[in-house]
Amino acid sequence: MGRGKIEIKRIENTNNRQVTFSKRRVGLLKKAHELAVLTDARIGLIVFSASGKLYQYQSPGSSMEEIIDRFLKAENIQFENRNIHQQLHCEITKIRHETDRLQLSLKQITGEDLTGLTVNDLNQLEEQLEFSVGKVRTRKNQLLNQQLENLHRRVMMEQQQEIEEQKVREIREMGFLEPFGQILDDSRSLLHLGPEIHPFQLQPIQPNLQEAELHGHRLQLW
Amino acid sequence: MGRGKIEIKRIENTNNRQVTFSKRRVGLLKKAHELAVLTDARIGLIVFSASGKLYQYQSPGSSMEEIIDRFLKAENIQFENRNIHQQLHCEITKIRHETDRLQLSLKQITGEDLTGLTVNDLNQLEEQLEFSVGKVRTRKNQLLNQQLENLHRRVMMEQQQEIEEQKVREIREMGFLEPFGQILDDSRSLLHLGPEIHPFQLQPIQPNLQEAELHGHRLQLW
DNA sequence: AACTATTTATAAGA
DNA sequence: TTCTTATAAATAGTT
Repeated sequence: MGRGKIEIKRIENTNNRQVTFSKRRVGLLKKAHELAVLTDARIGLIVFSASGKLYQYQSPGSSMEEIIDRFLKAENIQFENRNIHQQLHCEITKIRHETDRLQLSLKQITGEDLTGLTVNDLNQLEEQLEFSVGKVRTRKNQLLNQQLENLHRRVMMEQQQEIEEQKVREIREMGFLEPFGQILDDSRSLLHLGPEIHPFQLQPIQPNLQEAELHGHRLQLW
Repeated sequence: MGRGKIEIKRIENTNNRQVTFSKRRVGLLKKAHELAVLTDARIGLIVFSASGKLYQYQSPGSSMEEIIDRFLKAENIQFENRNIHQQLHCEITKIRHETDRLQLSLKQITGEDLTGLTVNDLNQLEEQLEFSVGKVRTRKNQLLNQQLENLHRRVMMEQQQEIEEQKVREIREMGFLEPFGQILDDSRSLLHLGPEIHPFQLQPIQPNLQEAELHGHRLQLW
């Protein structure tokens, strides 16, 4: 519809393309409006020019968000999003409860908060604590024994090393001139644990353990 | 453009309106497509008929979701939603870490998992446990004393009651005929705690405390 | 759903 | 960008 017929394919001439965009864009928005008014249709029209500029039309009495929402609902996409939101909220509630539970348990086992416990509960808790102390002592002894063993092994190895170095010296004195053997790495402390023990790293103390509130429900620990 | 000019306002005749919707809807989608192809525009067009049926067009190589997303971004709306999502994720991560931390602390304090603790740590833990036992014992004694006190008070009150009932009987015998006084509520056990102690309710044991995995980081408790 | 008189949109030019 | 205008396209009313 113009002085000549044109093929519907990308207009290569940049200027023509921009002019056509401007003209037809107006036409398209007008047509959208006419359709909306004449037939009570709900229309949302989004146009991005090649250069990224945004133009839009929405039928009277609608907002673009409303139309998009309705579209997404109709396409069953929004549901997914809503579900994800709900799932996240549910997850948070669950973990928060778990955290609260753990916090109360900790406060009970450290004796920081013993309200709500009966004499019977307290007896059980006492037993649990004595059991724990036992385990801790056992572990401590185990570690100390290991360290002692390591120390022994270390001393033995050093004596062995001595012997070997002595041999090397003897061999060198017998006529070999190249230096031999390596300087022992003694940067490791004698008290270091054996390789089967993971190195211990002190973590910063967490102040929020004390700050955290209790949410009124308590749980059994032992 | 037709046999006669029409005013752009709602077509009252239902049939005409529906026919016009069908015709113009096709025209609108065609125009949208032509604009998209001719000028490289990104177009999303959503049309709901008055009866609720959905029609849509999106420029070639685009999805409606993509166009909507771009639109929302341009309008700064999507950001809010994204932020909410991110916040929720962040929140979950935070609480999950807290939970993991608490779980490890509990495993350490119960002696269930003492790996990674040095002899020094174990000594501190032992001290903490002994301190806790002390607190538990103190609390237990406190409760037992209270119960004893309650028992005493109860017995005293009953004696008092006896005395008063005796007085009433004496007064009745002096000529008053109406029944007086109330039957004592003895449904409460003598060993019940005083009102300042909250009644203890046993919670179901939480099996997931044992199931829960450790995520490899540990924190100081005491 | 097809036809067609008429209106409307717009391509090219200024 | 805007106006002009010849011509293509859309469509209202009709069949």
